[in-house]
Amino acid sequence: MAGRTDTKHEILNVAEQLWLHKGYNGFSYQHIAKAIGIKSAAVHYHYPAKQDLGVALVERMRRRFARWTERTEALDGFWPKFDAYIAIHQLYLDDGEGGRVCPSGILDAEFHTISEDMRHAARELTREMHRWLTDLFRAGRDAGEVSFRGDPDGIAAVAGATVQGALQIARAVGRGSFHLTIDHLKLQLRQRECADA
Amino acid sequence: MAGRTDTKHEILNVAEQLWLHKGYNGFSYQHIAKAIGIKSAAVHYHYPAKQDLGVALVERMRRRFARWTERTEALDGFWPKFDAYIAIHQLYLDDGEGGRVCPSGILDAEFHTISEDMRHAARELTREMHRWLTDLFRAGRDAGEVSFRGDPDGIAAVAGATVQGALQIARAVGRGSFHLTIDHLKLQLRQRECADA
DNA sequence: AACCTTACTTACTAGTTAGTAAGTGGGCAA
DNA sequence: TTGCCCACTTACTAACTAGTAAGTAAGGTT
Repeated sequence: MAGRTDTKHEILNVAEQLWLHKGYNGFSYQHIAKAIGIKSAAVHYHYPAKQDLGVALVERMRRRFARWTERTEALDGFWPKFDAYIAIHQLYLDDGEGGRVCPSGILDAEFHTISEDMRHAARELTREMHRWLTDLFRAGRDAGEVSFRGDPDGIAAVAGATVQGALQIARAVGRGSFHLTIDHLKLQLRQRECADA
Repeated sequence: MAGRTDTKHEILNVAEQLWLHKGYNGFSYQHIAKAIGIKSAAVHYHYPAKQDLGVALVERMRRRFARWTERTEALDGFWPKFDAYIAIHQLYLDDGEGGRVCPSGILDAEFHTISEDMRHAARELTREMHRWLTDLFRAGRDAGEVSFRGDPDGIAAVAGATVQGALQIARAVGRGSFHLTIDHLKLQLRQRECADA
């Protein structure tokens, strides 16, 4: 029966679905195997231990984000780039029944049940996203496209946390809440000539 | 051996610790039993099924939040109340090694693995917190203590999501990130007479 | 003194978990 | 054609999961 070429890739895809849907402790090798139509030992063949799979999952997310940042360099200005950042999260929201959650959200929630390897990758992913947002806000302010108080570093932390939190809360109370949150976040960041109140 | 009076209460306390630390799928009745020094069947005596325990956990959170809102009515003005809201989350952050996460965060992340009873309670908790924040922002704006664009409803969603997200992210990258985020959130909300840029 | 309830323990089930060891069949290289 | 490696399967283990049933000891009630 040897030789489906893409089993390893397929395992990663199914595992990612299950992971973002149910959490790391919410799925097993049997779930993956059944979904693909192989035996769970075959999953162990490609990823001997579950933490190997976990690390592979997070590392793929990092590579994906890195490629995404390269592609978005083509976009011009703060707002198109910021909207693109929102859009990748919206994809999670719209997926499947009930929606998935962003990888960082799941990783942080279950942080104490994952291996040190996974934690390290999770930390790096979080830092990379934060760095990207920080650079975006700095450039946006320099170009006069966005308005905020304090450091780019700090407002990037606010924006990142808001998007992550909004995505999770939307799971409980519905996706309308995500849009309400994002709209109001953007509203606060809009350039203001002279103030309200 | 009959008759420790507070076993049920003790189970709830230990379960809450484990829950916020490891997630709902990250602990078992055996973990609870071992921590207290009883047998896992004794846990089943008080909470027949795990979802009964789960619902009890969330309902207690709701009662706790309701009592908290009553107590904070005594505080005068937007900022003391808002700071009190931050403070309850800070408590989670400072707890134990690595910190816990707020209940909403865990519930949302594992939303698809919990029973409908738990989901209902989770939804209600989320709505209650959002309602409280909405009222706070409305009153704060009417009193001229806080400045934001859009609806109180929307800015409440932003603040709630930011705090929840920041708490989780702090798990991965350290608690300094929480303070940075909260400081900058507050900075945006501060009253402004005339604008920047 | 008899009995009932409460709060457990002991002992168990059936199913699932991650993980391993040994075997199997197809395809490719020498 | 022989032999080897890859990608699996079959068959298994040990530990753990939620959950149940039956027994037991203490304390209160009648």
